[in-house]
Amino acid sequence: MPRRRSVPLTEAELRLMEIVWASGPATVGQIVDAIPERERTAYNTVQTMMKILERKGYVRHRSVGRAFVYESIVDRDAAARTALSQVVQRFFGGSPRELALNLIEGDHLTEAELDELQQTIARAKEEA
Amino acid sequence: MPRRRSVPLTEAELRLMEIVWASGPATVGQIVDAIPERERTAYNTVQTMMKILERKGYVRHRSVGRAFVYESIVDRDAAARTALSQVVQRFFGGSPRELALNLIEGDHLTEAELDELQQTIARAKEEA
DNA sequence: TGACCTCACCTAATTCCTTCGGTATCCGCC
DNA sequence: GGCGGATACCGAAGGAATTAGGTGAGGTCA
Repeated sequence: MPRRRSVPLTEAELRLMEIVWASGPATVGQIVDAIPERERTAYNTVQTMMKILERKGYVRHRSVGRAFVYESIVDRDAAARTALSQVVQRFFGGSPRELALNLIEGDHLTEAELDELQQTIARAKEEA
Repeated sequence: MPRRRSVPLTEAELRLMEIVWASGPATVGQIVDAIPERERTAYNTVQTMMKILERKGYVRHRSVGRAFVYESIVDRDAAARTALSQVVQRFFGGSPRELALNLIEGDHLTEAELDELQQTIARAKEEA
């Protein structure tokens, strides 16, 4: 039996999305140019990936002259939310609270950051 | 060129790990029995997956009689941390603080949960 | 002893991911 | 008009993920 198509972004897909998010609508050529030289892959590779990203619903394209201009239709925040809720679902029983507690108790944050969080929480409560 | 072997747990792999985490050391037969009936796969499928999990370093096995008893060598918390830090790395610039802020400001939490977090933070600060 | 069960091993089928090469087309320029 | 560069399209190679069938060894028990 086949495996399901992965909705979340894979590593290589994310690298390209970061470029599109940062630079706005871009042709394949422009995207290739924007890839740091050490990790640059062939034009055709990027072309294929962009086609996959389109199939997955992350970008769309329109023709401008002879080239395709690819444009993000899922913004970075939304992708981050999706990835995060995956982890919450998978490891924290679907409860963002569990994750937040883990984050705070897990020694991931400095005292200054904890202060900042307290202020943020206070603000969030006012808005509620 | 090939893709790298994925260190993180895939969906199907996680389902099996959850069983091993919950039940402790178990044979393939015991693991199969522990899978809820709706999502149960063939014995051989589970066997293959356990072999992969072993190759990935999540479990090890020892022979007991004729059977292999598989045992987790990465506990659930560690796997959660790995998955979470992946997301932090990928989407929150490597900063757990960014994630925490997003979580609080993103309307994911109820007022009661915010209260609870504040108390937890206060406690965390005392311990620091 | 022979039917049957459990188990490990090997192999395969299907799909996806990542990477490109080959090819045809279109454009501008000599 | 022919050449070179940029582009899109087609297809494929090689590995990973997921599912499972076939086979044979070992044990149980009537």
